Amino acid sequence: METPKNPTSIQHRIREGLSRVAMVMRVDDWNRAKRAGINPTQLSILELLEGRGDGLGVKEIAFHLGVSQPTATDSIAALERKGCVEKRQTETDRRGVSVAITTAGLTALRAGDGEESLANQATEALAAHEQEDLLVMLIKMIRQLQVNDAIPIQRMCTSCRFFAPFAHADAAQPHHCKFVDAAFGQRDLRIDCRDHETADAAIRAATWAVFENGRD
Amino acid sequence: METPKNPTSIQHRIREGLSRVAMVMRVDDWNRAKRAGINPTQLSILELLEGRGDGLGVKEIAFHLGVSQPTATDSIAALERKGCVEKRQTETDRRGVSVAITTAGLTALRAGDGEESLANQATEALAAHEQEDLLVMLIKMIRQLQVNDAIPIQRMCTSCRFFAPFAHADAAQPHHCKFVDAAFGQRDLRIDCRDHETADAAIRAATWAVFENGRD
DNA sequence: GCAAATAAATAGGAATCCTATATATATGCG
DNA sequence: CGCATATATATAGGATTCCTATTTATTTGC
Repeated sequence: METPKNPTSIQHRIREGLSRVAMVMRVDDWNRAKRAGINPTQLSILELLEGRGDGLGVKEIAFHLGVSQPTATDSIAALERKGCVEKRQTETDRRGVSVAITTAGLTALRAGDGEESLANQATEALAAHEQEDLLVMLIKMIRQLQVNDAIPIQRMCTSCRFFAPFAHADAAQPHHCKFVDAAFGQRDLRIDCRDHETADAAIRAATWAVFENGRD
Repeated sequence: METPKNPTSIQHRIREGLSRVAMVMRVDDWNRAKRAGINPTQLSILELLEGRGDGLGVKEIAFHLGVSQPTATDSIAALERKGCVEKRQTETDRRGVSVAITTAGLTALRAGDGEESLANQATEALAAHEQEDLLVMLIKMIRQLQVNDAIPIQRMCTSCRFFAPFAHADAAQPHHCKFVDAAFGQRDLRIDCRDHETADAAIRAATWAVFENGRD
């Protein structure tokens, strides 16, 4: 039941809360970017490209960032001027380019981190089990957005062909990663694993069904 | 235990997840703003001013938005040109101004909503009890940021003088709002209540202690 | 009464970000 | 084959955001 005045849905209030957290993350991004000598948007691109040696197309980058394609072109050009990325012509399609991070780009990215971020301060207000729950909820939310085609497939365990959810009886480390051939726990689930390899749609659906139902 | 390769902290991965969600919220904001005939930053300002009849100063607005004061001046001027806000001179301090939303501003704000947002789609991937947990976690995170002076006090129940946490035995509606004199549940906690009145620091601390420990 | 602090505006400039359009290449189909 | 359509990216043009540094007006403190 709602209090009589000012009624809102819980979805609305969650959105308000997320938006406050997003705001401090933007401040974090400015600080990190400043240390790296670039801008927040450019930093996002470098983060996206890190660990993707083969590079990404301009359109893909735009979709990942949630901006228009010309905006992505802009920022890629700015990064190129600074020597942080390089564009290669695609072999198969001569219209396309493949944007990849350079050594200089990786150095800039490294220069960015360090210093306690505000987002970390916020997360530290949560108990360990809450952090774990939050991570799992975020994975569920992100997966929903993927299913709805609102965002591209991320490099999360749940869409990876190496992921075997709840493969072990051990409650602390129920999952198995076939890439490293090791058991791991809920709190170790990856959002952006560079060893990720997207599984086929059918496999993804099956994996998700097991993951979602959990261990019971 | 981490998988051997690519080790990261759970804080880091939560940040990655939040940043993905923040990205789709930015897309939502563009869509809403476009419907309202303004820009995302301007929309944030209107949302901030809604329900604050007395208005806010330029510096306060900048702090709430996490931008510099001249940037806030810029966007306020843009809103003023469109007739969405008006500046009044402060009575007590003739240096200061008080920015308040106008009827036209409220109309624009209303024009913005409608349409299912991507953020809502994401939230709907969660079960009702998960949504409630998420809301409470966000409150804890935001409160931590306030305590650290990273963001201003929000209009959350937990800092409100009308809020009496866990005042009732009823597990479904343990809290009490002295403003409307009614019981309400965890899932009804407000992030941005327009009836909020900030309690004294000592009261806030006591209220928080009760809220945080929960019903046990 | 005057120095220091504060609120907001201004100056100057880079970068983001949009829509609309142009260019080059690929693909599909009769 | 040849042409229409689709796709990948770049360009054009323009509004706005966003920064740092500085200026202006006012208040506060000693």
